[in-house]
Amino acid sequence: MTQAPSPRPMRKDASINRERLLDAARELFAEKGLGVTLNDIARHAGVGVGTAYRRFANKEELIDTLFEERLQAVEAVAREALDEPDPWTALTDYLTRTLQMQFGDRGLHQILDDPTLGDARINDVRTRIAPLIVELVRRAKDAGVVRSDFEPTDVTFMQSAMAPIMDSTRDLAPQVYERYLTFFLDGIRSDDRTFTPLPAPALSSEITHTAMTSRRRSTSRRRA
Amino acid sequence: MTQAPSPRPMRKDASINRERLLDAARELFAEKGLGVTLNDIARHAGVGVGTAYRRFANKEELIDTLFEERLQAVEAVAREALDEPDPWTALTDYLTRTLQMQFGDRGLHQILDDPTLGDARINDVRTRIAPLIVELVRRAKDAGVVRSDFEPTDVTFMQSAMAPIMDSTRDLAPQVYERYLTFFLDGIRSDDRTFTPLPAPALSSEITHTAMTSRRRSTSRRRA
DNA sequence: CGTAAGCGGATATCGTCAATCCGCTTAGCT
DNA sequence: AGCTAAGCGGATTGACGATATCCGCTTACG
Repeated sequence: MTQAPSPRPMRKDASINRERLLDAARELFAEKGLGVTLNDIARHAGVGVGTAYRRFANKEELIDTLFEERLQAVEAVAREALDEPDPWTALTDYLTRTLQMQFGDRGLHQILDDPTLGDARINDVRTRIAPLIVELVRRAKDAGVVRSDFEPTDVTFMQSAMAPIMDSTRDLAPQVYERYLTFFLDGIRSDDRTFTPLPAPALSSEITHTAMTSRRRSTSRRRA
Repeated sequence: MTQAPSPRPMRKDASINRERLLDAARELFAEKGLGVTLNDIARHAGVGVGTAYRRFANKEELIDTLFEERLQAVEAVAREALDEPDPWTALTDYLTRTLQMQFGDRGLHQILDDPTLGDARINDVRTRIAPLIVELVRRAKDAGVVRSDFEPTDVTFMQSAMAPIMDSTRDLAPQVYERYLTFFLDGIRSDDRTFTPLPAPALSSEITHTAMTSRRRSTSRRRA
């Protein structure tokens, strides 16, 4: 779905380089976010900038190509969650799994969090995901496992709330964000009142300080 | 504490302009965050850039001057909270009030959130605040009103989690972040299992979309 | 082996921000 | 009233970082 039906198929070295660029982009977007430059990507791929610009008009094109597939994966997770019979597990699985994906891929997080990013195709997938979340929440509420004043849009804000935690602790204590997700989920569920065991210990104040200090900058620009 | 004991006291117009600059800076830092330029501030104050640079060597100097007082206010809130006899109220008052301050002042939020910012004086205040939080949490745990696996550093991350919510909803639905604070607090408290009534309704999906789309950019730079 | 396709990367272009400089104005003293 | 040091505005300079192009050299492949 990526190759055009042109007569000449593209020289072998050219398509190798194209793959290299895509790999490098995947890696860098995941690690540093969408802010990385095409130059960075080219260098990382071991090719010249010129090559990068010959294959992709600009960074956006690369992003759109790459993240359509990632977003579809998120959609798939939502659909799988809807197959889960237990409504609480369904909702938390969705949250846990998508946050995990976002944790491993800063670019994905940015794309999910900022509807401004991405082309029509990307928006398409986003549009398909929204109603799935609505359904997940509806089921959980109908089953009475979630407080009745919880709403689908709360899922969105929840996810964006985890972002700064992920960013500041990614290198030092990877799973800490799950700790806060747990607090949140315990504040949402209505089935019983035992606390969920926390999946990660709290950070010491020293580590917390380091985390805040060395927080990676988001790297993305745009608008005034 | 701001006037030097120099012989010549400073011309009247000069000190008027200085005040104007400070006012403008307070306003812009609060509204747009620490990323605003001295040029912006000068224009907002209705004076030339030259004047700004004559009064303050650079933006940092202005920030340090302005935020020492703001941070002291945060410290005061923590001390007041410690006077509160009920440990749960003490802890939540602190969180609620400081988040409210941060909500009204993006610059304050940035300073609190990023220990890299600010000079020695600022760090001084920060250092004085930390043990107060430790004490607030200790009391709450001793009283058994908070789950026993909650730790002081959790307060820090909590605050930074609220940031993206504040930023994206500030203009559209000012108090929504309190909704998420409530979810979180309900996930933390161990006294009973009634849910706290949510202080703000959920956002509709349309408004949520708008919020995410028009999220103000953080405006601050620094490092690679 | 000829040549169109591809390549690298130096470089032009643009935008943003910090900071300076200098000709003009004015407060405040005598 | 007149003088002058202090202050003023804001155009301008310089540093930087990112995007995107251009062109002389290399290489795949018919």
